[in-house]
Amino acid sequence: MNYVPKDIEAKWQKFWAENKSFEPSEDFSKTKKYILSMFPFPSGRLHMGHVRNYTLSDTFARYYRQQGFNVLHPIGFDSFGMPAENAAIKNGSHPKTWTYDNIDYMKKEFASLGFSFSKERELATSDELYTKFEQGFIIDMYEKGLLYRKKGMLNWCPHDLTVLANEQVVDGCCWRCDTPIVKKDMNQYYFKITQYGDELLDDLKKLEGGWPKQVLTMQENWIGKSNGLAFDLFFDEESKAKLNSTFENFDVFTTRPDTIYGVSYTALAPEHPIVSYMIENTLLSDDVVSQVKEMKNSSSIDRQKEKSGVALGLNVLHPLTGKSVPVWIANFVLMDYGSGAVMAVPAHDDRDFDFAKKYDLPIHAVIKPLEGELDLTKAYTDAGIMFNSSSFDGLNSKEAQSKVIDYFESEKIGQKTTNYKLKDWGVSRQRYWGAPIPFVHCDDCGLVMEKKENLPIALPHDIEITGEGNPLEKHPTWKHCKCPECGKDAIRETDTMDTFVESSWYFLRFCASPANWENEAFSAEQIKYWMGVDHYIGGIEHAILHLLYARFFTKVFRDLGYIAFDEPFEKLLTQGMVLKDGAKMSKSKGNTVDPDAIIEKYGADTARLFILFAAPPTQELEWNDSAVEGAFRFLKRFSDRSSYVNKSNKFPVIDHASLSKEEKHARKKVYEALKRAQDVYNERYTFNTMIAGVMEAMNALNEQTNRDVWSEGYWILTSVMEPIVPHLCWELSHTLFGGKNLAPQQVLDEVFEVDALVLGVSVNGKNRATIEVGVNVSEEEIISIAKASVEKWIEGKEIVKSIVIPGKLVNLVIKG
RNA sequence: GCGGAUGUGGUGAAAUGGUAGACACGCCAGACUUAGGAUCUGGUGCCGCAAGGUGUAGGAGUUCAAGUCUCCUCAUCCGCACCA
Repeated sequence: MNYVPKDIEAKWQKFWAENKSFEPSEDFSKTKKYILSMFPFPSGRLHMGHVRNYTLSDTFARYYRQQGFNVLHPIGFDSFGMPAENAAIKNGSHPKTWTYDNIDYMKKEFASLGFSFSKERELATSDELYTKFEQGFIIDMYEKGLLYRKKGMLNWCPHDLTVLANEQVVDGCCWRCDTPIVKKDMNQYYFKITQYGDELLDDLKKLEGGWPKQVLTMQENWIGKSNGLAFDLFFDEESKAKLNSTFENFDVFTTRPDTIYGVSYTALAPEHPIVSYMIENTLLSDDVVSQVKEMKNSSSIDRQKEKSGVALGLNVLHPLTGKSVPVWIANFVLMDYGSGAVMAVPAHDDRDFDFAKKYDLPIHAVIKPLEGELDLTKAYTDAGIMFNSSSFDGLNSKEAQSKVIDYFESEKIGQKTTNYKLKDWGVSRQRYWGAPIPFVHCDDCGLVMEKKENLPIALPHDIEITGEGNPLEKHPTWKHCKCPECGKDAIRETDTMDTFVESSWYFLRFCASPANWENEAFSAEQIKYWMGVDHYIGGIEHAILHLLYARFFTKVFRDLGYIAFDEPFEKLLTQGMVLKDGAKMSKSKGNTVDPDAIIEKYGADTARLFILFAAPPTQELEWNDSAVEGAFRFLKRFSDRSSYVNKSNKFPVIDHASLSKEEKHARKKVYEALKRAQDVYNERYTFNTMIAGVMEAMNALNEQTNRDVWSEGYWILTSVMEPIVPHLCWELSHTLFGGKNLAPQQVLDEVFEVDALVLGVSVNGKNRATIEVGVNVSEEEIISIAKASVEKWIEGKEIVKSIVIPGKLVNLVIKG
């Protein structure tokens, strides 16, 4: 058969489209698999990373379909977001037009790659229907107290002119445009993700085994739970007077209560309310004020370069000794962690030590190593024996931590406290191309929810996008509305939601039956059947952002009563990047390979085969043009050799005993490939080795000429390869076997029965010879044959031990 | 600094404690040509004419047997990072 991928691929793509071959069944009595790949942003064209992602999920989906499962393999587009607006600014297109044109193009690309997505469940998150349901959920969350509005210091990107979540600030810069972010005081909406901090952390345990360890660790670190002691430090009388008695004390948090007797100063963040008060009431010298301002204004990167600070001229009393402790401002104290104030123990904390050295503050050591002397030239941060610590002297510092906390609690001067690095998720954005936040500002009623029957609050089409300010804010009429409560004139919220809100629940939406698509987001019954996602496949770059938010939404939806499980994604496969010349493919580096060009030249099957063959999915994949050629040549050969196959709709019956050695070997290789495939889908996901197995089987088939063996080989191999190279395999399978072989295949044990075994013979673990022995040969005989084969190495030596590993090798242990 | 991972031919990689380098790319040699995107045959870790030696970042250990398990060192990549 002459292999012309273009013809074959067009033929089967048409067939699949016309026959709706990939729609999941609504029969919930069947066993299901939900295979999901992270949906794309419609940037315009697919890149190789997409091709890898969707080839992986498609391979899973096709495999499980072949195995008789009811498979949901949906696709959508994460279609709100800044690039649409940036394109509008750049070339005057409307964000909606730009977005949906891109979606149309990318859908064609998906089809040309033969991806078996459900078409009836396709969605774009910018669809008004999606917005409608999302706004409904937002209202539910507000009613539950999980969404709130407050004024706060926010990450502001001066380039994109919008607020960013903490998760979207990378190295102090905007995750999209790399502009250094600045802090801005604004009214914003927040999701109370911190309320779920403990559960998000604890439930990571449920994901062990199913999720990559790396992702679990990253989430754990991001949540950043730490236990310790919180207590108040009280000002002395003089300091109180200085502060006009406005403040009596401030709160500090420590994870090292065992070092409490080593406190020699305390430090406040430059943004601390006490500092602000002192500046406002001119209680600080101009010099100090300018130093504080400098600390506040320097970017987070600059702030990390060198520690700096200034004394406030205030003192607090040590909670246990009553001694006077000076209060400083220090640039390394963060306002948004703990209480924005710390107790400093320079003897046992690196930062406190550096700061104390710089400003010549006292250093009181209170913990010494279990062995050896205390080195006073640096901070001793390990556990040890406490001293100079009153009644705690002599205790192991690690064990004493809870004792110190108990003491503070019994004296009612402090309490055990848990702190998190995780912050509430700021979700409002001052942009046009997002889902409007469904609230109204009323002079009389305050912040009012929109009524659910008025949803969706859709975006206006007639806007002007200039790149400055929020287009919704500037729209002449859109924001003017009536208060849903009192009916008076009111102003609609012009902020839109972070696009990560849409991707936090899209996997639930896919469970909705097309029959009720318009009426409900999803039903409990549908969710119960389809969730959780059996295989979720996507890039590691979403390890924190999307995967944490999606987990959070799942827990919230559970508490709202919509669903009844805790975690959305059972198995997560994070694919490696696609590289060219050792670097990530990117337009700026000019090292991209256009998927369309590869399909045009070799066909989709070759692209899919290469991508799965070149490396295991979790590893980086180096693009290699000649290896792509190699993949193409294999498919060509696979197609050509099908001429040795007898066309039949029945599985060939073969008398194994009558076969030649080569024929038996070929059968064995075919069934090894089948076994390996089953292993790969269930456990290992190493499609590269599975393909290698098929190639080995092909090489073995080629060593013999028995048409029945060829026929059986193709019956099995086209079935095994169908998930990877679907077009060619459907063509072969339907031409040769009437499509009957695209079904579960049985491993025939008879082909693994052999009359002779090839064993390696090693002497002291070193391989020396190979012997062939009959299956029924006794261990003693094997050893004697083995000895004869390695005469040269054992001559004159004493054999102290002989080990026979059945079917594998013989190891002779010699002495002398 | 903390955490996670990785380290095997010229290259991508394989090896579930049991014959290291499967499978493929590349390269070398040959065959066949109706000169094709060819195809087919053989070879290809390193040193050596060979016998043989040697080899999985380096070092130690466990084991009859280690790329694989344990410990240490080094290198690279990724994530977090003044988190009190």
